[in-house]
Amino acid sequence: MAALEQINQRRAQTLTTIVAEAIEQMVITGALTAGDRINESTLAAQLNVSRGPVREACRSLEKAGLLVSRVNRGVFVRTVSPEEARELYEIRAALAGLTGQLAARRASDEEIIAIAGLFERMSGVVKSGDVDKYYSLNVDLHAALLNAAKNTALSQHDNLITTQLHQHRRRGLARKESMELSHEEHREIISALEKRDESLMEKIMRRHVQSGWQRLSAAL
Amino acid sequence: MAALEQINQRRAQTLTTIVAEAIEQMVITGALTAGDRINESTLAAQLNVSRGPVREACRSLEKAGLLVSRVNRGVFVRTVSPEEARELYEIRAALAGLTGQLAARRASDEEIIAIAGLFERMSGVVKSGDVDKYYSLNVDLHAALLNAAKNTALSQHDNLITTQLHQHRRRGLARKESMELSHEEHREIISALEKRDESLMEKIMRRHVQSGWQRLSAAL
DNA sequence: AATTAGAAAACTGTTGACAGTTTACGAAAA
DNA sequence: TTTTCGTAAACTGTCAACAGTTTTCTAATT
Repeated sequence: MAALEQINQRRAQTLTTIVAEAIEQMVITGALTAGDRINESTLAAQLNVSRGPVREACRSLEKAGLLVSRVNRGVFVRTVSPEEARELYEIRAALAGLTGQLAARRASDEEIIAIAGLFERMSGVVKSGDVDKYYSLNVDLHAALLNAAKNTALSQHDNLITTQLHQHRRRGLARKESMELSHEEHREIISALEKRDESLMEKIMRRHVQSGWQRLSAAL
Repeated sequence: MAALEQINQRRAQTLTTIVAEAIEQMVITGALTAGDRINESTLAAQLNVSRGPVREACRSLEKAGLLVSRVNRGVFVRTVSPEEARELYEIRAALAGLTGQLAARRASDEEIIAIAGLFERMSGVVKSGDVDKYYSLNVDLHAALLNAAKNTALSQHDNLITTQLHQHRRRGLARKESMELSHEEHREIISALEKRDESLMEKIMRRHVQSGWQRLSAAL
């Protein structure tokens, strides 16, 4: 476990943040799945720390929406119901709209070129049908758009929601045709971005997330 | 301090949550202001608890964006710069737009009537010029709209951002003319809500927050 | 065989103490 | 008087132990 090594060579970080990152990784990679309980003592022993930092990390991840705690019963990996996922997607769509609007307004020319380049790379990946690679580049593309939007708080909130939705994310692109549909939507996004059409960007980005939800919820 | 009494008669809550609420109240009421450091030992002694729960509460409020912690230096009440406030208002505007859209779609007829009634009460308060009362009803109105939108996660996120903006909130309505402007915008909102015009609601709600920011940032 | 009751084990909530770092203070030097 | 340096105090980060609750297991009862 990589976390174990960090513990001895720290100075700027604190055990709490290291433990929090370790738990978050376990949740995202699936080592811990929805409903699982986190045993404080066991986890503390695994990470070679005491329960204090583990508890602090859990409080942090609880607020982040990754864990839920029941008094005297422990903390559990949060289960996001389809209903909650829909709610989160509604928010994500609104935030994506804002991201698009702001990106169209504030992206530097260089950023737009870089984003367009990213899109071109994805075109190749779509042809090859490499879904995993596409997924990874898709993450990069959205991160690039968020950076171009120049709103740190927006990035943070988007990241928060995305993390909460981790259980439901990848499946949406699992089928090849979904990937192709997604890619066509990206084409429109790039086009609107190059035109710096704020209201179009907003509309398209929002619709992009909504159709992502369609693709996903169909598979629920 | 009310927190002290709760501590002995608890069972469903945990010390951590009680302490967190106590700190949050101190921040909101201004007992703690931006930049202040939280002394763990002192606060723990005041609340008659040990440092453990205090630290856990701080981790929680840190993730909530109310506190920031610097390693080996303690946790401080977060300072929200004008720049950050603008970012947060951009997000809040987008979320308000979503709130309006969803409220127009999902509010029950009874909810719409109740919200319209709230607006009527506010009309009276505006005439009387009671800014504090208006502020309080304004909070109620926004809460009612959020409830009508039927999206729990949205309510939570809006609440998160609103709390982060607490330092900058009240001032926006401080002047009487601001209150009157705000009230006229509310009139449009109610009208759009009664027509269940989703896209109009979205636009107006967004603009409402934006002009709230205008009123506020003018005073910065 | 199924159910219930009771005791033991496991675990969470909380506390107090220790270690290392930062801050505050005061004396010595410029 | 101001600055620098070193020491003491204060405080954060971490840990280990205790108390009370929940869960599990066993055994008795139906």
